[in-house]
Amino acid sequence: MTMRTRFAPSPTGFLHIGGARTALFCYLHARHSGGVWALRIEDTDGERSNQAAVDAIFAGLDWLGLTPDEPPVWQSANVARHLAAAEQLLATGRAYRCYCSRERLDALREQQRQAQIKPRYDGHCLRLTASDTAALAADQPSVIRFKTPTTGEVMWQDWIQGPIRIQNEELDDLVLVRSDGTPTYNLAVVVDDHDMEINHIIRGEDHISNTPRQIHLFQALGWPVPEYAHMPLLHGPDGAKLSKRHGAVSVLQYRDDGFLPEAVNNYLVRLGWSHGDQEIFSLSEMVELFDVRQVGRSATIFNGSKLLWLNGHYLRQATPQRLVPEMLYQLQRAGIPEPQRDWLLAVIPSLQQRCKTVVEMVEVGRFYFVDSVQPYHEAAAAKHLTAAILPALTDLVEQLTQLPPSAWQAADLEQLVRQVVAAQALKGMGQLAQPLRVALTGRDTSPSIFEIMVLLGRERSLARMHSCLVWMTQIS
RNA sequence: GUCCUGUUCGUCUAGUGGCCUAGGACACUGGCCUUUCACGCCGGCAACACGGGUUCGAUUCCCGUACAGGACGCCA
Repeated sequence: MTMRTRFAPSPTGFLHIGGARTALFCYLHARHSGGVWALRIEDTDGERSNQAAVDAIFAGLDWLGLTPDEPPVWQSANVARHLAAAEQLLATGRAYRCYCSRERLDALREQQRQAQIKPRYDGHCLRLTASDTAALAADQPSVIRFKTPTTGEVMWQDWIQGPIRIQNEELDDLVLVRSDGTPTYNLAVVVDDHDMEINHIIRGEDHISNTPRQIHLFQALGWPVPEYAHMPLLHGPDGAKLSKRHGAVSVLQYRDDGFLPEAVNNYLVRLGWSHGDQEIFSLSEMVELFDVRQVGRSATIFNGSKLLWLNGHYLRQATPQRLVPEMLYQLQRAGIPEPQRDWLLAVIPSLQQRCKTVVEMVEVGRFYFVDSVQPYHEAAAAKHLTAAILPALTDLVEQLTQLPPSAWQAADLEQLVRQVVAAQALKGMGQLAQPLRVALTGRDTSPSIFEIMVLLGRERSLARMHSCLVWMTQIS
């Protein structure tokens, strides 16, 4: 039997980093075992579900490179099936109609809370006689409740958590169909998972308490019970569960912040899973090595600094071609006119090795894409473009101007700068290199100035130097 | 409150009774390299929640305590 698993988000907002991790683990588990990874959109909450959220989820998964093997299933399309299952349970005596009012249920819960016992339905309507029911049915709205066994226990071997056993007396008679005739979550999930032939369910630990109820439903409907793996939750810096209203941001925010999906996936897979001391995993390596049974049981705190380090790593080892679309995206966001592809390709190597995000690449490399680097970064200009260095800088520019165009190579340029440093009896290379850097880039941090001069070419480099000398003369 | 789960350096983790004076990574930090930034290299800091068992021997097994998280809806 082929292994089939699914990722089942509810489209009530963007795909956040916790959801992405669940999706990744499902994906890896399926791929690793040669199984199928399906996607189901749990859009049965008409109030909160919306198309924008569905699009955001697709976009998020797509960006991460996690493509489901089958077209997505919309839970809302299966309502008739869900209701048929409820009818079946009613017919087999595994469910019953309940006429309790919300007021009664609220009062009951309040009472139980005060008595410090677990709030649960008291089975009031289970004890109704046929004539009671007939009388009520005439004008009272009703829900369908599952008749949960009152004794015994339900147990499953969780692939991550190990054996979990829950006493049936801890459970209550959950509502399967609301008074408006719509199915509830637990019913819909069970029916859909069965219909989709899902046999491995990987989901967050917050679903553990649903599992015994769902197992009961599978059994009552005469269906095979799937295997379960409940993943520890992702927590924010404060130690509380990460959620949309609590610290979590959309995975697409990471794209906007200049992260690469390979870095995000790599970061996420190491949250709860490891393979010895290995830190770097390509997606295919993850597929090969991932074993859901090795996932740890303790919750983990999301901490961005390692993600940043990983992103720097992936940036450094990416081919320039790989980074072209990323750069174009960020340049556009930064409001910088789109450069020629060849120019971009030429310039990327000098940026990728020293930056941690694509956003930073654009910031650092801004001088490559603009006509003028003035006004200069204020502190950098104040520190390096001093009256004291003006003679040396002027001398350097003159000599560079006289340099034959064929000698406009990194090694030759460096040699010439060193000569001027010596001739002018400067304290060190930095005395001259830093002012030159500001002239070329407008800032005092940048890629190698010789690399820059070669890339910009003789004309543009000299033009920037000349306008710098003019600027310095004006302010002194 | 009840039930479920967890607890190794600040963070992510290795560790399945002796290999542990507890390993790696990030972060932080000292140094080297260097024209800047970054990379790279060398070094440092820093943890088995607590208390009982079991055992010749516990980070590893059992129990309890504390703390943390999750779940307790006609939400998903």
